[in-house]
Amino acid sequence: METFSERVAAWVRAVPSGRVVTYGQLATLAGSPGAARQVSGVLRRETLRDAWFPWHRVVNAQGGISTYKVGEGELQAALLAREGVMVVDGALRLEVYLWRPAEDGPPPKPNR
DNA sequence: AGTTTGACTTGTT
DNA sequence: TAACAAGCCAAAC
Repeated sequence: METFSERVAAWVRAVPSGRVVTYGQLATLAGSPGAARQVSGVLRRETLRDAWFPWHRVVNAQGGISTYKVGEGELQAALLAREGVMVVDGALRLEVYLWRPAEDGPPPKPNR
């Protein structure tokens, strides 16, 4: 059985450059609505395992940067800017950048 | 095996 | 609009 963490990681890797997803959205996609907090743990672990893991494409439900360290927030904003995502005052417009899996490409795990 | 912990979310003040 | 509180659930201890 595939773990929650693995499913979350797969979905994050599926997010196209220039788009973002929220913690809660990932939890739901991975099959556990409400496990948004746990998603952060997955990002931390995956980032250690894979330096190129696109953790920066994950933001909170308000479109804000939620990194646990102040300095990391700056990094995330910079990485997003490099992909064309404009971050203003630590936040971005979800109505512009939020990725909706169905409209763009097949999910890594065609749910169900 | 029970407890603690969060890079979250949502509702209430 | 901003601050606070409670709920949430998989992982790590």
